[in-house]
Amino acid sequence: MSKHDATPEANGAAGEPRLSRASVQRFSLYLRHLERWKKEGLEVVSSSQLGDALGINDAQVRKDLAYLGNLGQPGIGYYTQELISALRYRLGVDHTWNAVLVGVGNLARALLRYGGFAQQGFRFVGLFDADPQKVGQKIDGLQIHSPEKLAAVIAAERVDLAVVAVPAAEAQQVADALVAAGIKGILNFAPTLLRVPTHVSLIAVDLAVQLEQLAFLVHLAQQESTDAR
Amino acid sequence: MSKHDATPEANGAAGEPRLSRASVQRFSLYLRHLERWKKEGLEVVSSSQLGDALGINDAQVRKDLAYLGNLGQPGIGYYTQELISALRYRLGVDHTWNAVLVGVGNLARALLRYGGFAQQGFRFVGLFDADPQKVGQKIDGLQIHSPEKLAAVIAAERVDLAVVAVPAAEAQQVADALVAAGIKGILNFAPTLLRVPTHVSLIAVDLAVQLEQLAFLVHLAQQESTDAR
DNA sequence: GCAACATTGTGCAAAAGTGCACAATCCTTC
DNA sequence: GAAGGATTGTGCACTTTTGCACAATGTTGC
Repeated sequence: MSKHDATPEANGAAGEPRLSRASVQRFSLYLRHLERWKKEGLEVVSSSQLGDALGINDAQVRKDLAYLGNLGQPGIGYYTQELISALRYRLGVDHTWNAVLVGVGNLARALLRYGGFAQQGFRFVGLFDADPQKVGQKIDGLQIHSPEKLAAVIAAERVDLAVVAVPAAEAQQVADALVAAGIKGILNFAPTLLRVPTHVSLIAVDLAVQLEQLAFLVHLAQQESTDAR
Repeated sequence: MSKHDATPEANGAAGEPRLSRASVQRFSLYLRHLERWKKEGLEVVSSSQLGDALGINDAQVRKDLAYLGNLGQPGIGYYTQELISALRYRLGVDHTWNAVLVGVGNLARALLRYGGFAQQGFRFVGLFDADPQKVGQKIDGLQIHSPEKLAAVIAAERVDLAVVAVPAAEAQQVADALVAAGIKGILNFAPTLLRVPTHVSLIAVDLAVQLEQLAFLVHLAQQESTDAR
C-alpha cells in the first residue's frame, strides 16, 4: 500500500544484505507474539514456533531475525526477552512516540480507545478537528484543538507522527499543514493518495480496498468451486 | 498480511499466465483512480497516467491490465468506462455484496458511516454485539442483534462477508461462529491471527502494526540523515 | 495516403522473496 | 564424556515480481 515512499534500506556500510521490506512487515507481528509469550512465561522460543504463529516457513523467520544480529542459540532457540529488545530497537519502538490525531470522528475514537497503541509505546498528545462544535471537547482526557494550533502543539510536544482520519476531500490539505508543521510520518486513513515530500514517511490504510480484496478472494473461491464441477 | 489463505489463481485452463497476487492488490487502486477520473470526464487513460497515480512503472500497469483481456488501444490508451467495468467484473464487485458487522464499537461505527463501502457495492445488513445493553439499539437504521441470531440473519439475507471488530480475546470465537453460519469471507480488525478453514477467505487489518511500520520508516529516515553527516 | 507521434503488449533479464537442506552448535542423558 | 536430539545460520535453487526495450498498432495532420 505504500510502495513509493521512504526506502527501508539502512546501511551506511557497503555490501551488507539490506533489510528487506517484507521482513520489516513481519517484525511487528513477531514482536506481538513474542510479547504475548513473554507474558505467559516463555523464556525461549524457536523459529518454528514463530513460523507457525505467522503461517510462514521457519527458515524465513531465521533469515528475518538474522538481520537483528546473531541472537539465536543453535540447539536452543532465541531468548524471548533479548529478541523483544532487539526487535523494539530495530523497529524504533524502544522509546515512546508522540502522535497527533487529526479528524475526530468515530475512527479516531476507535483508535484512541484501542489499547494496543499505548502498549506499543505510542502516545496521543493532541486531537484536532475543523468542526468548531468539537473544538474544546475532551476525549479520554485529551482536548480537541482547532487545526490552527497544529504547528504549535507539534513543536511544543515534540510530535513526530500524525494520524489523518478526515474525509478524503480534506486529507491533502491536512497533510500539507502537518508537513509544514514539521511532522515526520503520516498514517493516512482517508481513501486518497497523499502527496508528501520524500523526507516525510507515509503509510496508507484504505479500508474500502481491504473489503474489496476480500470480495475478490471470495469471488475467486466461488469461481473455482464452479469450475471444479 | 494474509499470505496463507485462498490462492488467487483462477484458471480452469492450462498454461494461461496466472493472475498475480500483487496485481490484484493494485486492481482496487486502479479502480479508485479510474472512477475519480471518469467522474472528472476523462474518457481515455494511459498506462503511464495510472502508473504515476500509483507510483509504479507503466509497464507494470500494462501487464496488470493485460489480465483483463486486450482492452488497451495501441496509440490511444484504455477507455475509462470499459476498464472500470472490466475491473469491477474481475474483482467481483460488479454486484452488491451483503455483509454483517460483529462488534459494534467505535470502529464499527466508523466503518458504517464511511461512505466508501456503499459506493463500492457493499451493504451492511446486520449488526451484532454480545453486550445486552447494545442489543436492540439502532445505528443508521440498522438494528443490533444478539450473536445468537448470526446464523439466521446470514442465511436469510444471503450474507457472504463479515467484518470482525471485537476485542482480540473474542475474535476466534466469533470467527468460528461465522464460519459455522456459512460465511465465505472475513475482514478481521482484531489484533490476532484468526484460524479459519481454507474455503473461507480472510483479510486481516492490524492497526497497531501499521503505526509501528510508520514509526520504523521515520526511525530509519532519522538514522539515514544521521549517517549522512 | 504518408509521415510523425503516442501508446500498447510482451519477451527477456534483473531483482526480490521464499523454501530446502545441511553443517555447525549446544543441551541433555546416560 | 560420548551419543542423541534440537535448533540455528546460510548457500543454493526456485518462484514471483519488477523493469527495460522494442515491435506492432492506431491516430492525427497535412
